[in-house]
Amino acid sequence: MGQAAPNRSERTKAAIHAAAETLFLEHGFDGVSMDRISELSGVTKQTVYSYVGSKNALFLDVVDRITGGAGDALGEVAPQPSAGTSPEAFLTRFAEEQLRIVVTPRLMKLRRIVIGEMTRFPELGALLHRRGPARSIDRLSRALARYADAGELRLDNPRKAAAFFNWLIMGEPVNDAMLLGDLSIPPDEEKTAHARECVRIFLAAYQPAETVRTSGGTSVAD
Amino acid sequence: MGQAAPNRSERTKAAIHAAAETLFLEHGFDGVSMDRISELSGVTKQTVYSYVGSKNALFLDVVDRITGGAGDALGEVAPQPSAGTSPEAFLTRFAEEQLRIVVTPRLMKLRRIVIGEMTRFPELGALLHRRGPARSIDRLSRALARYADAGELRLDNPRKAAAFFNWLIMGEPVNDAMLLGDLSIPPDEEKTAHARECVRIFLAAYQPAETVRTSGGTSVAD
DNA sequence: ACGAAATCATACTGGACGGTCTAGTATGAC
DNA sequence: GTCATACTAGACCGTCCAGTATGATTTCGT
Repeated sequence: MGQAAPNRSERTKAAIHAAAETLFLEHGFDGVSMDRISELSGVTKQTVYSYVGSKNALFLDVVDRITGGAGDALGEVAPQPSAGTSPEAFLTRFAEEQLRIVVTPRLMKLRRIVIGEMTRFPELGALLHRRGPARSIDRLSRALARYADAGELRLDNPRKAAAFFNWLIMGEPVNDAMLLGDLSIPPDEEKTAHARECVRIFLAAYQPAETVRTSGGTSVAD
Repeated sequence: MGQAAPNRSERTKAAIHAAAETLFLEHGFDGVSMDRISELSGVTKQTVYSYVGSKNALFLDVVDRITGGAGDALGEVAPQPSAGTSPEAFLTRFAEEQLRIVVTPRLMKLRRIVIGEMTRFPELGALLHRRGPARSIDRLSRALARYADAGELRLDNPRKAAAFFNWLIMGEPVNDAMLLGDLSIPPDEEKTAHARECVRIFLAAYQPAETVRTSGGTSVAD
């Protein structure tokens, strides 16, 4: 935890990286010149080049760090479906955390840029996929399998069910954010309501017959 | 229908536009120079400029035409939920057409580029959204409302239900295509199977209690 | 066949950008 | 004090690109 006093090199490197992240996220790869990065980081272009080999390498590094960080954040709060947790509670928590951590301006900007640079850096798309949706669906899939084994859910293909649930949750907010901009990102209450409705749908399709539909039934007013 | 013999101007214009479309879709906005467009269209740069005001305008025009065309294609085959069509049949048809028409290399490339250029051309994102998902969800929403009135579906918010169904269908294939490239686009059989499974889930959540789950129940082998 | 419109061929302008180079300055350790 | 490391300041090179200019040439309707 306690940061050992960062020496000059580390501070400089951090400044360069912070500037690069800010600018790349805001203006994309082509929209940023190395001169602007050097300017914003308060360091000469020469110094920038002494730390990063090239603009490409710097960009790759920025994307790598952000995706890594976000993946870890999701992993840390990953809810475990302990014996006492009902599928409904688990799925709701999962959905809420997914929305809260992933559907943010920062990650939506990153996603836009990675998608836009698919021709130049195809591996970045794969990276973001692996550390993003694939990782989440994987975790969810394992949880669903356990519930299925315990007879609390009825499904024959956990991976597929997990993918359905994931996109039921993320489909609309993520794709709206992609095309309409960060302002379309829903506020927290809406995210919560959305999560709950998704759980209702999913359980209706995958809950054993005896365990009836969740209470309320008709919810979501407007 | 019958094309009147296109005169020279029209042929040139079409050639320019075709070249621009090909190149923009393949390499993005920054990845294409006006020289390459002139070269591929077999026409001088000067002639190109006599038809299009600027690179920006040409790009906007290309995106406009493609989104317009795709929207129309979807409109033409729009299945009408006539009195005799069951919700299941209607939804299945809707899902299959949506997947067949939208999840194609051409439109996925376009989507990638539009998303990548969101900072430069924000209005294009809105355009693609309006002529894409918004239009589909709108149509679907009206159909769902009719089924609800007829008592064949149980839902209080057709728009929301339509959005859920739409992203249940499109979420995974579209977002995989965005990050993994066109090779991740599933072949037709898989699209069909996916569509059927989505309908099953949706109906489980929105069909009135007496109308039981669709036959089969456990499907989707692998 | 003729004349206007369309197109060609090619060179050019002005500017941005990635990346390198040079010459010199600040800082801290031994 | 000297030596290494980190950095500054800014010129500079080669390339690429949007867009313009000009004058010759072709096409095509009449």
